[in-house]
Order: sequence, then C-alpha cells, then structure tokens
Amino acid sequence: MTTETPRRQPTLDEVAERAGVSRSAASRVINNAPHVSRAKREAVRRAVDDLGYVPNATARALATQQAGSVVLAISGDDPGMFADPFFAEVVVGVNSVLEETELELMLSLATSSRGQARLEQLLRTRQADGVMLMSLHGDDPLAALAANASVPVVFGGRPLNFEPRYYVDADNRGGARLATEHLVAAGRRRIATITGRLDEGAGMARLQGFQDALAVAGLDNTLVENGEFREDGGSIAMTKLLDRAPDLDAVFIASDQMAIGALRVLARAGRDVPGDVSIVGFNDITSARHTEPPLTTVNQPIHALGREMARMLLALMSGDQPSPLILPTQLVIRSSV
Amino acid sequence: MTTETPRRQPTLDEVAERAGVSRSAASRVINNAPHVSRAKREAVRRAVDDLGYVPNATARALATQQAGSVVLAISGDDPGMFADPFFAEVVVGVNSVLEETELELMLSLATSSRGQARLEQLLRTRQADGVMLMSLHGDDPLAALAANASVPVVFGGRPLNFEPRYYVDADNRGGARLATEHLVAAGRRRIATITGRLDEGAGMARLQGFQDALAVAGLDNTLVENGEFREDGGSIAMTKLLDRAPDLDAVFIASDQMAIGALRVLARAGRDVPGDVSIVGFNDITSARHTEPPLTTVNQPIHALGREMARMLLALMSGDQPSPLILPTQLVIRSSV
DNA sequence: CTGAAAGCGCTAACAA
DNA sequence: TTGTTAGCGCTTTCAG
Repeated sequence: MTTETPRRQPTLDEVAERAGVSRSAASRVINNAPHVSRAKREAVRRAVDDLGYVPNATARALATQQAGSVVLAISGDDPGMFADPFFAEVVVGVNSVLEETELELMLSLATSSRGQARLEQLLRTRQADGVMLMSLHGDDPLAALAANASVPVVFGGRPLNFEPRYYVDADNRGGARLATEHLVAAGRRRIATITGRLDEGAGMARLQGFQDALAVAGLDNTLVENGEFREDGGSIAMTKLLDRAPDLDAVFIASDQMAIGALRVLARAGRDVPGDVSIVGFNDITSARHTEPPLTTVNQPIHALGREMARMLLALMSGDQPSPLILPTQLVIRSSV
Repeated sequence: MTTETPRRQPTLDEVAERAGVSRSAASRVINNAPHVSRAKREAVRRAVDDLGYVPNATARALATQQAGSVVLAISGDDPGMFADPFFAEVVVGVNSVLEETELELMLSLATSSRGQARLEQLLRTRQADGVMLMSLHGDDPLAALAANASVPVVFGGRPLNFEPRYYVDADNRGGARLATEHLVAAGRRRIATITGRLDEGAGMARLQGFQDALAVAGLDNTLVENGEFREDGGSIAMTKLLDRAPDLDAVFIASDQMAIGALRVLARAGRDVPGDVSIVGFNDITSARHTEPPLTTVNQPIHALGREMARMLLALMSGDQPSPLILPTQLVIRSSV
C-alpha cells in the first residue's frame, strides 16, 4: 500500500526521476527488456513500488499501435438474442483463455443497424486487435466487414454463403445425423424434422444431417417444417406436421426450444412421448432436463467453442495460421426412445 | 465507398493537407466545434470522405484522458457463474443504453483471483471510464477496490456489508414477502423456506422478506434451510425440511434453480404439488415454465436492471449525482396454489 | 475565424 | 549498458 489518496497517477518520468535513471531505462525495466544494470533495475522497481506506478494503457497502446483488447461480436437481427444462455457460455469459454493474457474483452452486440455501425466503427478506429464474430445470417453485412477488416477475424460457426478462412464450429451436421440415426435404430420409420432458420449455417447443417441419415436408411425425408428456432415456431410446425402426417412416429427437432413447443402440442394431441412419437432435440439446454419427458438431445461443447475461438484468435494475432476447427457433438439420451 | 485497399488509415494531418487547412481546423470540423468557416468546413468534410478518414480512438483517448469505454464486472467465486442466463439479460439491458452513446462495453469476469487482479489492473491503468459491478459477496475484496477507484462505480445489487453510494437493485425483500404472503393467503400455515447464499445481499434480503410476511401472519418462521442457490442444494435442503417437518404445507424457495431440485424431491416423496405442498420460487427463469407443475415464482426486471445501471453510470460520468434505485419485483402465478 | 505549438504518457531507434 | 530524441495521432490553449 502507498499513499491513500493519490491525486494523480504517477507517470513514467516521475518514476525515472525518483529512481535517478533515464526514462528509457525505466521503460525497459517495466517491460522486462534487457540492457539494464542490476542496480538501476532495482532502483526502478523500488520507485515503482513507492509511487504506486501503473503504466497508462492508452499511452502504451498509442505508442505500440496495439489496442490491447479483442472483441466478441454477436451479429443478428434480434436485440434480445444475446439473452440466449448459449452466448453466456461462449463468453465464459472465451474468458477462460483471455484471462491468461493481458488482453481485455469487449462485447459488441451487433443486433441492430446501430449496433452493426458501432462494431464497424470499433474496428475502423482500431480499438480492438482482433475479432471473434458469431452467428452470421445469410445476407449478413458483417461478413463483408470481416473480410476486409484490418485485424484478424475468427468466426464462430460458419455462415451459409461463404467459407471463412478461420473458424470454429460445432459439428451440427454430424450431430443431427447422430440424432436421426438414433431414431432409425429405434425402429422409427416415419420420421419428420422441425428445422431452425435455414438462413443460418447451423440451421441448414442440421437439416442436412437429418437428410444424410434418412438417405442411408432409405426413408422418406420430405416431412420438413420450419420453426425458426423459436418455441412458438416449434408448436406451429408440430401442428402442421401432425396435420400432414398423422402417422408420424418420430421428429428430429433442430433446437430444444422448439422441442419444448412441440412437446406441448403433442401432449395436447394426446400422443405419448416417446411411446407414440420419439423426439430428439438439439443444444442440450438446461430446460431439456425438466421437460416431460426429459428430452433426448444433442449436446454441443459450447464452452470449448468459446475457448477455441479465443485460442485461434491469439494464434492469428501472433502470426500463426491455424486450421479451422470442428468440435464434436454428442447425443444425450434422456427418455428411452 | 473509397479506396478498396487502404494501406494505412489516413491521419488527421493528411485530411488537413488535402483540404488545405490547418490540422486544428480539421479537428474542429470533425468534433463539430465552432469557429470554422463554412467553406473550410465543407472542404474538410470532403477530404474526410475522399480519404475515408476515421479518427484514431486511442490517440483521442490519450489526448482527452478518456478511455471511451465502461466495464461491466461480475464478481464472484465461481468461474462458471456468468453462464447464468441472468447476466446475459443484464448485458442486453446495459447494451440497450450504451448503444445510444459512443461508449464501448468491456466485460470483466472477476470470478477468480486472476480475474480480480485483472479488473483491478483495468481500472488502475484507466482503460475504462466507469464501472458497473455486480454480485458482490460478503467479504468481496472488490468492494474496497470499488470504493477508491478513480472512476465512477455503480453497483448492481447491494452487498451485505455496506451500502454503496450508487446502486440499482431489485426489490428482493419485497418480492419474497409477496411470495410468502401469497402462500399465507392460500391458507398455508406450516411454511418453510429454502434460502440462497446468505453472504449475498439478494440471498439475505429474500430471507428477510419471508420473515416479514410470517411475522405479520404470526406464523412460525424457524423452518429454514440453506440451498446455496444451487439445484442440488435445493434437493438437499428439501430433504432436510421434510425430515424436520413432515407436516409442512408450503415452501418459499429463494431461486427457481433450487425449486427445481426441491420439486424433484417432493415428487419422489409422493407429495403432490400444489395439492399437499405449495411452492413459490424466485427469478422466473425460462425453465420455470416447464417444470411439473409450472412454477409460481417472483419475476425481477433483469433487463431494466441492466438498463438502469448503465443510465446511472452515464449520469455519474456526466457529473450528476443520481439516487439509488430499487426496481419492483412481481409475483407470477403459474400453478394455482 | 485561424493556425502554431505544446502536450497526453509511453516506446523504440539510434548514438554514445 | 546508457540516455537522447523522435515520434504514436489527436486535442487544446493561446496568440493573431
């Protein structure tokens, strides 16, 4: 502890003066650079302690041309979408690796035109040294932005229209396939699916995985309804499916949210789950354990997704050229099918 | 659109030169300052467009001594605690007001000693102009940090040991009282409670609200067990309560998470909810709608909490002295008691 | 209204 | 191993 009420943060010059050395010497000591005698080094250290010196991050940033921070940007069209617990867990993953560095984390919710403009500004004014960009939609203007950004960009998930150079994604297609195969293996033959938004990479990939599995099994794959990834969308889609194919005996649903909506419709329709109709969801959200019956679903490693995005960005920032990463998903069986 | 591949961001000097004016004039135009002739003003504007000039945020920050960002810090002892959807919604609220400003949002998860040190560093190096600090525990070292920080600090929730000067809180005590009164009004007489962590302001306030209501009703208030705000804690506490008071007919549970755990125990014990035992939770998390039966609970305005924290911080930063705020909570009745 | 000049606090190239 | 000297890019007095 030093002075209780430091009027002003001491500057490097003051440290240098107090230690009786030049400013550059002080600077070297503080940055653990070589070419400083033991004696001076200690004098500076002492002065730093005495004065309670802390280097001014902004000044350093200006001199080194490095902001000292990275940004996690969530793109989308709904300002409330970040409330999805999914992102919170990504943040924890990201933080777990940033914590070991000196980099600060900025959060940019580019979920409105104003938000997107701000992100663009953030990047152009060089307030961040790198970007992690999540949840791109089909025609997302941010894709372009990312392409000619002057800092490294890693994508979380793959957008539909192009394959980013650097990304981390969950194996959505594989997971959907797994889920559907599980249904097939259980003897189900009339299998439908409720898809998520098909203008998102994840939504499309899950549909493809579903189709992959049915193709192999030689089953009909035309029982498809879109639920937009929303709970009420799931209800509506389930209603339509029941209408179109009263004899369906299983549904692969591209998100647990939608599955919850669908379960409600099934219950109301008097169908027993999983007796009459088997259901498999996707995401393994917390609620999935508390539905009736507990939901069989596909778990994706969200924490790892965040962690690997951050790792990849660090690699990029230090000049490496990491390979894209696809993280495995796995089936969590809750209600026996 | 301008040059496709700008080698380097243009500087203010380049703009000035191109416009044929002094750098100070250019600076004034860019900051909408007065004392610039119409002609020059337009010349500068044109130059800015032509060159695609964007001011360098770091340089500006150094000159103005303002970082241009604020930080939302979550303190605690569990690195995963941010995964609680609660925080995600706070973030959305905070963002909704920051979006209208030029301020960037930094996120600091001070949930480990390393994280706390980093937050401290962040503040000392002046990388942020203000702090929103959430979820302080009883002996949280960050309280002190906040006290003598050189930037404005607003608290989200009130810590136990001291009353911050500026805070936004939900009416936890009032909500708990409401919940308990609801139980009393339903004719319940043997009412227990499962508390959250009592070293947190919210945990303690909810216990007090419970006691308030029972005191008024003149009922016994000794049926208290601690569940630490965790699902398994709720199960354990419920088991103990059933043991201590097999005749209990209602439980006020300080979080929905714990309520979910408790419900499971009750079901296993063959107690009908709400027939034999009435339950009221707290927080109104998404899962609360999907329990069996749907959970009656206390909703707190999380989005508003974030929004008001941000507003208060802005007020503080502009020199005002806002009053603390307590946001109302309300009962959400799902399963008839 | 206008521009010159002096910083903001730190880093880094270059001589010594 | 040292210290001197320029910057980094922008803002802001202060004379004119």
